[in-house]
Amino acid sequence: MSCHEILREKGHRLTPQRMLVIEVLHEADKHISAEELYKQLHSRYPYANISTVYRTLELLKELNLVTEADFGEGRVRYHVAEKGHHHHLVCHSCGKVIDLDDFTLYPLKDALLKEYGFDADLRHLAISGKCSKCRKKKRRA
Amino acid sequence: MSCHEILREKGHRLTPQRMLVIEVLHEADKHISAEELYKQLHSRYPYANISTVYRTLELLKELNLVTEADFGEGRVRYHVAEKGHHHHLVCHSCGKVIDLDDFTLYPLKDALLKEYGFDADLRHLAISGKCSKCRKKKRRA
DNA sequence: TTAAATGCAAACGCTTTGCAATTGA
DNA sequence: TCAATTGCAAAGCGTTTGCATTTAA
Repeated sequence: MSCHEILREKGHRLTPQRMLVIEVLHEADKHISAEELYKQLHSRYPYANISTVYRTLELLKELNLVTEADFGEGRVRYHVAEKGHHHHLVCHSCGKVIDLDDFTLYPLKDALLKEYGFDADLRHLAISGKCSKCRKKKRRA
Repeated sequence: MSCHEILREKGHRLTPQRMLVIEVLHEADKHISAEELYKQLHSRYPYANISTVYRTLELLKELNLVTEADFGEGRVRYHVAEKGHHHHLVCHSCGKVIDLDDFTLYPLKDALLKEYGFDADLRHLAISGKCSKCRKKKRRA
């Protein structure tokens, strides 16, 4: 079922603004911040309004159509839920974001459940550190 | 070597304000936000100033005397580096914060290095999810 | 004595809000 | 038609900044 259908099904209106927010979200190759989304929206629809962007993102989040990711930038990034790619390695030297597959995290998820009874939600996980390139750079210096 | 000694050694002045920030940080049993710290400071030293708190925290961070932790609250929390307890499980239901020992994270750190060449800095790691109590609550409901 | 640090007020960036005007169903 | 949604402007929050004043060394 498409975002549009889900929106209507839950009794929400399918406004042009909402359709555009959804469109930009789907086009975004990477995680996008509210303000970045707003800028893109504004370029094709100059009447676009930042409040509406935030309100739409909030709604899509409630409907589990988008998920948030926190890369420690002091702002949150969004992407459409169905796209996957939920884990990230963020290099604190060059800012590079590496996608991390589920597989690597299974053992941790298991361990947390067994040892702490904690059901970890790893969908938004971002781990900071240093990427291989920057590690080499530092060694040389 | 104490915070005070390190500060002086690196050529920084040991002002009463800095001493108080360090004192509050040491007394804080849990991770404390800049504003919480400011409030406590203000109660014993009414001339305390929030800019000075931020500047002092920034300095202590540079000197590796305090570390930051991001619990996804939209603000950062601080604690003295020597105290340890760097990993956290944050329950998104009840807000409980569980300390997590290094041990559980070793396999992950290894895997990231081997598979991605990524040197993960797990000192600030906070994993959100659901604690055992809240898991039980939900099952009953 | 003097560079470093403080206090203040103002600005910052991101996000949320109240409210009147508009609009999808 | 009319509740839901928008646009606007203003305020919110946590944080940072410029600058004159004060102070540790």
